[in-house]
Amino acid sequence: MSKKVKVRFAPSPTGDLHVGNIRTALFGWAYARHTGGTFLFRIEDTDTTRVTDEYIAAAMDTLKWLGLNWDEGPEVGGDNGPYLQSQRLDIYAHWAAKFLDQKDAYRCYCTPVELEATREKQRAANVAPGYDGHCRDLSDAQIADYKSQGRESVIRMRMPDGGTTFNDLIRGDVSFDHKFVPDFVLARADGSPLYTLAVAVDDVLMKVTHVLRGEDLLSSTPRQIRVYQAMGVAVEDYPVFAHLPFVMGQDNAKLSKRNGEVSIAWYREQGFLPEAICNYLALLGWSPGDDRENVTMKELCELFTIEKVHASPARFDMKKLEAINGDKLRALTIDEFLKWSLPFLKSAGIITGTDVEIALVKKALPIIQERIIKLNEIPQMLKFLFVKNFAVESDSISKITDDASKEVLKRSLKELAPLAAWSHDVIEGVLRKSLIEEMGLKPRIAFGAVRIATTGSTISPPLFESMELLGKAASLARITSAIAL
RNA sequence: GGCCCCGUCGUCUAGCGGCCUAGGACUCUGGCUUCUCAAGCCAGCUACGCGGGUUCGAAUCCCGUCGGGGCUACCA
Repeated sequence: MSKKVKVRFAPSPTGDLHVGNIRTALFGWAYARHTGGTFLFRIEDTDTTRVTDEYIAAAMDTLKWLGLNWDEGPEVGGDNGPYLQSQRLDIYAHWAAKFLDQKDAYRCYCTPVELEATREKQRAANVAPGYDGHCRDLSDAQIADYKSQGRESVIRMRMPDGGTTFNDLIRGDVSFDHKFVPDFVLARADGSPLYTLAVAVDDVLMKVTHVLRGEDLLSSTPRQIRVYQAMGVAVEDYPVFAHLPFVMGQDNAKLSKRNGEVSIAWYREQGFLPEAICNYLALLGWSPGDDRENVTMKELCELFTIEKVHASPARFDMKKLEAINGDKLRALTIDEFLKWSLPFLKSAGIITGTDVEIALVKKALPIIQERIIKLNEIPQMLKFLFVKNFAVESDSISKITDDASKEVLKRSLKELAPLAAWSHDVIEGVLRKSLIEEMGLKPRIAFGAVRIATTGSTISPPLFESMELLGKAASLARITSAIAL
């Protein structure tokens, strides 16, 4: 029996979580759920200059909103905390010191200027740039000399000769010759750890079994494995790696703020459902292996395996996300749809949230459910029902001021005024008989005029249902004032 | 430059030696339906980067080539 799976998601929140981050989190979460394992969430904030508390809070909020709950990490706790690397500094210092003792690491007194000069020389000579091992085997006298010069020292890991081969779950065996993996820095002069030290130490200490991360970290893997070795971890206890391909932007450049929206917070504001985002992202670089594309979170957990993850990058396609969002929206029950809609109507200032308003919204939602692809379209669609100072859209006014339109509106008013029952089928029956049959008009012409007069726009939910919801008094009042335009 | 990764319709993908004259989805185009807009239905366009092998047979295996990407920090 293999050991229980523990997958970690360990972002470095230097900004809002973006599409790529979330795809990684989603895959890790799904894999943990699929295997009945643990999903661990850790914050990599060793670069204190770029990670802020706000970003950390936002990251947790985003994860929760998407339904990617973690079993171990900030807020929920666990046996291997703390889960913020900034709170684990003594742990990293301990290991760095140990590596120094073991001679796996050494102090490097080179200055940034010297290092850059070396790199410059290497570039000029067309050889692989990287640390040249200058301080690898300093004598006591040399060290004393550097110290007397007041030089500070970083801690560098010694990369032994040979190479590293590891099995990536997505890419198969990947090998690196250590000739191209220079000695790397574990800790800065002030003792603070770098990513490579912290990530490896934490993954081991937190008993992580699977590391799913972006392929930009692929070539840093030999360095992490080197840390495992120095820690004395048995090979069979190394975490297994799976490097996910990138999510690219529409123009095949790496996804960035410049070309397409990357922040998940933006999608939330636009009115994408978390389930749609997850469904779409799941299809980017993974497929269930058959033709199904509509998967629920539950199905994703059941179906997700790393073997089905692609090695090649995928382009982000907003149109497809929108299509999926529309499908998910249409699959909602009215009560669910209502719950998602209300915040958008309120923040747009269309309603304040009274019971009367909510009841009307609930009645109106069925007629717009199949007409929208994002929740942020709802305010515009239902505005006509709630607006206090109703006015026909300026673009549409000219379409109902001609004589023919006036005739349509006058006739409509005359036919509708006496109506005792105000329901969409009664309204439709009366208008069809008078405008279409008796006046001989084309439906789109006749109903178009009434539509503009009552909803204020050439585009609206179905006309007769809209008029029913609007009510008789308001409908007739709007037609009356339209005739006067 | 070096090292590493990747390469099926415009996009996401199915495909793991014969079921492929390459399937599905999104997009796009045309049509049907129709009170607008949608939704729905039908039809259509478009792909195995290229060149060599291996094999009776290759999108599937091998080599090369070209193209794309990542890394090459006291960032992650």
